[in-house]
Amino acid sequence: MSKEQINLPKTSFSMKANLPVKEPNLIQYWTDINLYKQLREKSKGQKKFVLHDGPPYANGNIHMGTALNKILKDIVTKFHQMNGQDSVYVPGWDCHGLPIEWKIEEQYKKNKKNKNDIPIVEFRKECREFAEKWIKIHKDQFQRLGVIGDWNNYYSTMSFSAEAQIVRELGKFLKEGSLYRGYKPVLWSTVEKTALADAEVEYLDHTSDTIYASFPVKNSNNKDLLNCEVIIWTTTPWTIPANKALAFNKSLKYLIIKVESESDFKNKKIIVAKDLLNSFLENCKIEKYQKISELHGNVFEGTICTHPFLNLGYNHDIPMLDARFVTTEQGTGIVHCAPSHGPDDFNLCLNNGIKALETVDDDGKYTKNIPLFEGTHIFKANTLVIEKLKEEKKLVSNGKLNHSYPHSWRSKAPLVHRATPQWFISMESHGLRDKALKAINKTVFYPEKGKERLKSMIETRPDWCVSRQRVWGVPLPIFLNKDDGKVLADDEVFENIAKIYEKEGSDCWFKDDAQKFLGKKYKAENFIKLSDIVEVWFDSGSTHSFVLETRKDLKWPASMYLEGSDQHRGWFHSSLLQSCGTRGSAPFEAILSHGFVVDGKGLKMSKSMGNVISPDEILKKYGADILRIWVAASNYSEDLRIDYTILEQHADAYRKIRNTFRYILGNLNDEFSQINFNNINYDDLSELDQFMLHKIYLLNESFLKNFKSYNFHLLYKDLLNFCTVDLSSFYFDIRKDSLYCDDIKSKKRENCLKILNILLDCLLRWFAPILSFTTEEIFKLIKNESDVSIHLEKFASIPKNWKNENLAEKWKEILNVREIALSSIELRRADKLIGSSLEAQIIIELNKEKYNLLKNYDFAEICITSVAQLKLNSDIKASTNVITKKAVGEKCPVCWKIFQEKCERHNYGYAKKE
RNA sequence: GGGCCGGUAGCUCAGUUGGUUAGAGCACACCCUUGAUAAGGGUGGGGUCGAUAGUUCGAGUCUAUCUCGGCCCA
Repeated sequence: MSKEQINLPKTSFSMKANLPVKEPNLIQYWTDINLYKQLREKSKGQKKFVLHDGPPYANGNIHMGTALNKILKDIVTKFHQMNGQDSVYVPGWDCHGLPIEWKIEEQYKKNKKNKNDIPIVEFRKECREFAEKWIKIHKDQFQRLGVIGDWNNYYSTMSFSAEAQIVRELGKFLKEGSLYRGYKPVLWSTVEKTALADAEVEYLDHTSDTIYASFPVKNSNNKDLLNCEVIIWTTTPWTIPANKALAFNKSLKYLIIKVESESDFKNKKIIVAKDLLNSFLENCKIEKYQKISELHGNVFEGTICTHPFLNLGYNHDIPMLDARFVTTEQGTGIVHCAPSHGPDDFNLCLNNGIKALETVDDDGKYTKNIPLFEGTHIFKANTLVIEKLKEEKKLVSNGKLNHSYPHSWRSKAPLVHRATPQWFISMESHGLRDKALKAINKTVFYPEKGKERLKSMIETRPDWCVSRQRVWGVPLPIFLNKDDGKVLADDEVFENIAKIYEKEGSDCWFKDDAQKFLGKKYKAENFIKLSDIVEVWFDSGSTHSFVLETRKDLKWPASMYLEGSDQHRGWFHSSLLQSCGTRGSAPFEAILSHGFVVDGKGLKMSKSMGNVISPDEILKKYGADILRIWVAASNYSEDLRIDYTILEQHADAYRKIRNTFRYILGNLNDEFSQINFNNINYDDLSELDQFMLHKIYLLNESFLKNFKSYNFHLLYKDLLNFCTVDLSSFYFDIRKDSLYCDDIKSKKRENCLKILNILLDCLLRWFAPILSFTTEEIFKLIKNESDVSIHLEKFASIPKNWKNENLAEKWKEILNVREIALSSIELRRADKLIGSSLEAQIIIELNKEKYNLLKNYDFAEICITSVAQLKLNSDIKASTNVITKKAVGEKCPVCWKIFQEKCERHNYGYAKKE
């Protein structure tokens, strides 16, 4: 008997995937056929699903987080496309901003150039070119992942049309009046006379003057506090003149003590936190004191103090405010607040209606807002302040402290927090917060917990500061009237600026005459043109306006925004505010957020830990489809772990799936025939085949459910389990006998091929959004001439009559018997009585109920043995009992079964292909 | 330090409103097969559900504290 005489599987679909080599060819194929365009044409007129791309920053190679995000977006897009929608994905990039400015500055440093010697326009040109370079690189890297999108018509925040639209959007806030000028502390270098961003700050050791100073209580709801003095501690005595409030923590305990040691404070009652009393006494060398009483922090509510310089013209009230940032780490448990000189102070005061003033000028000198000290440089003010405090008998003690302190990374000069004029969008003046919160309620969140996260941020966030004192960005289109300092808010001007930007970009703001932007209506000499730029979150928060609204192939609002969970504070947030401010509602219908990529142990990836894996490594070693499986199989609502053990596991799963396809293709000899699911002669099929249709029906149901709720990891698991459990170890294993050995014209075999065709059809479509490359590889192998790409296909619709619960009930019993039989066979195998299961004959004893149910089934086929007998045995304890014996007789050279008589199946002669 | 989220077999994940001995697939071990063959099949071992305390007749599930990790903020 030679192998040529039976129907062994034959296929050109290789077992080895070799994805790193094959995938680039498929990408070329998609480019050649212009798959994106074909997708649009094919789904023309269908309901649109628009996944609006959150623009990555055009800087640096992509990492696992970016890869995860893009693959997830692609999977979502493809699912909706195959579900019959026109699912459009337009990639975009975020281009303006500080990181690119630094890169260019770094290059200058290397070449010993000075940024200040370069014209702004020249500098911006280099920034633009830098961003362009990275967009090109990113484009290739994203496409390598198998992401299908409109790569030829991507959007960018630095395109002229985007810059123009950003001006129009800002104009709306200006005109409405919610964009206002305020002051805000920023880290400031008095040496370079410039604001510094956090990343430009270096923490170095620094020796500061420290003081314990006192603020007498003026009014309080609690009588005990009257005649007391509240003690504060600070490392920046020069900020005392700018003091506007005191902060306490209502969950702390405080003490009133009477000082008895010889000093300015002898016999005075002072207040400090209980936990800090000892360090306070020690630092202030107070040896004798008397404890008067202990109080809870909440008694300070409503208390007003006076400024230590009350007698020197500082006669404003100093309210005491509750703040969580007050701790008992050091100091006195009460913190002095100068809203112009610290972000905590600023926010606390802002929330209590105390505005920050400009107290220090660009050079570091006190302004006219600071009586007595005007014109003094703050770095020389400490001694003066200490002196005055002493004179006023408000200084308990002073000293020095060596600690880590922010410095400029360039000049190494110590920095200060300084209130500078900035532009804010008010959360309250025009109900922005309220609109945003309402919009959140109308948004669907995947996972649901994202809703609370975004909500709580919107609820508590301060006004949005949209100005930056930088160069690489869209200029704030603001003119101030020289006479009254009022903002020029005129649509005509905004539109004029926008039109100019559309033509030549925003560079001209920095080099051209103001008159060009003002047009004929106003005279440039009457206005001051600002040189601030718009913060980049406003840029990206406006993408909905210059992408979704402008492009005819898209829609507003987007069907979905899909980003990492950090974007609750980022893009989700800024887009929501921008859109609610300008349009009154969110630019998205749904938000899907995913966790972060961490290593195999759940720790974050870092160079120093050496646990970083790059997408590039994975693509070279495994291929994009393995990476895509990792994305699909992971639960993105939490952090996603990855390491080579995990990838290896997914690669194993991939091989299983690939071999499932290979088995089908082999038995079909690569000849797929499309079967009309509705025209199947159902009753003509064997029960086993019908059972498989039922399984397909169920799988399709759970598939759709999981896809619609974006539970890809459950969906993928179902698909994988179907391949292993239902197909490989069950249906395929059983039907091998018929496929290999039956006459090619036998009905059983023909029906089985029908099932295999159906399976191939379904599996290809089900897997296509995830295994985009492999399914295309297979599709190209079996497709008709008129077919182009698996990604142009839709999901198969499964006929309802394939569902057959009665049959499934029966087969549940059959599978149960099969399981018991296989265990029984295993015992004889362990005894070395048999090897292959075809060497076994089994006797299945059943109770009456089961016997009647199962008596007509061929368990030899189901259990893959040579012989199976069913016996009624009402005496047995369990309902089922199986006895395995060695089959007796001759091994049929064709089907390898062992029979006493000649194998009758092959009386017609051996199966042969005609 | 604060807010939010999470910790179930080696891995990826299930585990409904608290209810029998906590499940699946993979991996692992052993066996079979050599007609899916760098494949395929079978059997089996493996979990104090992050820790502790509590509520309850009963807790992976509820509460508190702690711990580890992640994101955001300071």
